[in-house]
Amino acid sequence: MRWSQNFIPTLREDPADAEVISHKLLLRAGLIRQLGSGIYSYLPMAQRIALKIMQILREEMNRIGGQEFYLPALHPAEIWKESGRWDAIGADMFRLKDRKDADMCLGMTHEEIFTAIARHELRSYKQLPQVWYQIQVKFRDEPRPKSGLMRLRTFIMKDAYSFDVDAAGLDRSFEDQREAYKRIFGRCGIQFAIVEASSGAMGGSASNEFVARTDAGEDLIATCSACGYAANLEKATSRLGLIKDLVGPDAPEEFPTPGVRTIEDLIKFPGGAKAENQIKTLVYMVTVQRMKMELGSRDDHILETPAIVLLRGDDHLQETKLLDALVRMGSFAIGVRPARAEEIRALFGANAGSLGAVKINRSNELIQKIRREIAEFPNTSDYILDTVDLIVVADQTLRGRRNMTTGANKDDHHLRGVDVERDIHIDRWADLRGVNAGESCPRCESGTLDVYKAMEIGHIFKLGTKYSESMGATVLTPDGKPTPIVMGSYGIGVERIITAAIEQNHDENGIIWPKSISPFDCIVTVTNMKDAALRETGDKAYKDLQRAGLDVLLDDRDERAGVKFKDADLIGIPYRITIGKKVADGVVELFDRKTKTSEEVKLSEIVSRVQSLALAGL
RNA sequence: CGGGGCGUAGCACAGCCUGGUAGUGCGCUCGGUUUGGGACCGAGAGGUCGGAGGUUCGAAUCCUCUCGCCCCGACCA
Repeated sequence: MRWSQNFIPTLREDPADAEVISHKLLLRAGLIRQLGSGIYSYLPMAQRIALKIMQILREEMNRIGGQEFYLPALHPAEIWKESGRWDAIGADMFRLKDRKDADMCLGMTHEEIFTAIARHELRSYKQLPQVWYQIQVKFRDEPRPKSGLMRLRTFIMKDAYSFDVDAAGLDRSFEDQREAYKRIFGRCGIQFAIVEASSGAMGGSASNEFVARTDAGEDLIATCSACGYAANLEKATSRLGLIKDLVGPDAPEEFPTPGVRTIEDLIKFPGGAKAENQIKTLVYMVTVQRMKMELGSRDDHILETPAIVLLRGDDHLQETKLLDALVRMGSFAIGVRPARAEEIRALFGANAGSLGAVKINRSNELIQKIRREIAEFPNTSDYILDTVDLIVVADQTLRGRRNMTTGANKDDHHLRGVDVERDIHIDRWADLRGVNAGESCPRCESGTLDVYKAMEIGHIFKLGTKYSESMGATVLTPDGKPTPIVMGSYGIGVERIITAAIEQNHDENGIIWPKSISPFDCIVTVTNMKDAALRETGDKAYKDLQRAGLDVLLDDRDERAGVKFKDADLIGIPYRITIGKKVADGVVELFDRKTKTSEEVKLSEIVSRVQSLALAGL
């Protein structure tokens, strides 16, 4: 490619809207331009990069037996209604109507569509396993698109789906994908980690998240340097020392605590308690989706129901863990939010600073009172009357604790001497607390946890039979019985790879592309186009390198050398061949973008030299 | 959804408070000098001041509405 005839609109200054480094460099290097919030046009250089990444994705998917499809991005609503996700997903899905006023949507993922093919065409266990994938655009109406290509509303994803006859088969397919992902990110030059992650409210028995460490990331990862344990904070646990409580009274004692509103207040209050001896009582509203699945009829309800969450005073709630715990209870929970002050008031008759879970009894008149009071709320769903159920979920660090202090459900009063298991009816014990950096590793004896920021670049799920059951995708087993296909789902965001590659490979001068995904293998920079000898030498080097099978960019613009060097650094091509004064001696300069070192190479040897460098791994 | 900020030339910004002929730098065009790390001199082109309505003799500037974008938080199966 000749730069003079190509569109590489580099910018000298940082665009005002860009905050993170990859966003700035994507714009400055002439890779992308914004069309709308979370919507970007990919210019020719970016397209070259994307194509290289997609080629790696294809090679590695094909290597594990994957077959490439191309499915529609436009979906009729019916298929999403079948799986229940039309209602479950909400505002994240782009929805539209066709001319006949039928509901449609733009696909945000393709479990339903692939499953629809599987259920029609896969009949026998003999046809399994199957590994199907595509590289295709996805649409998600993100609440907050941000950071250039990091969080988009339309983006390219490689999504793969595995279909197995049983869990053991899924385990093998999952492992294949895991290995493929390791090769893919490795080949793309990304430093990544595999972490335990929440499977989310949509179910699935296991999932691994692939993350790239970068301060621009939105995920927090806890990791142990001693044993390699790594987990998303949504899932991470730690090993805590046991606390020996003193023997308390036979029953809780109420005492006045005027003005005490927070854990901190109660620590300082005379006769109060240390944070680790307090019970923190939080009230959450849980969004529940109820699906009655009867033959020939479906009845979906979305409703909200309150839950009480108990933690140690010095811990904080990890909301995803709460949601996961509620899902494990079989509650069909799809979301949680903190209760509003007026909701808390109505439920407890006390304000947030004075709450406690002692003697919450579902069958007494308190529930009647709650029901009456909730019914008076404006904007409260009618459904709530049928489902008021003050579920109490407690963090397992509270197990066996006694002589604790907590709110008395009366403003300005607390209870001391509370024995958690004796005095509180707890519906569910769960791991709910968020871990903190510096706590002990849950896996090994010696390590402590470090917490760093990272961005999600891939996610693999064991879906199980969620979609095959709801959509009726079954095969016959050897003994002739229908069994739901056991599925897995595996995604990689192409733009996320681009973003992570830049975040991890740049310096003050610009991008430093990993060789494998660089838009060009090398750039030939002619320092002065007015010098015929340099011009001709550059042209010959360009053609020779091309003939050797390399992707070459020839900077033949009528610009000063300094401008060309700056631009070459900015767009991040791994090797620069500078055609300058020493051409008279048959010598050119070979500059390594990453190490910033240069060597003089004889013109006659430049092709073989660049070839060996460009092909030598990362 | 809550909070904050910003829309003026291709890009980055000033002008707005205190209404009176729309500016600066970079980029772009032309001429000249330069030519290895974002050159210099000279001459130019380029703007419905996001949109609509209002106040006023007069609005980029004041008021109302609206659209869009960015950031923080919430949220993100």
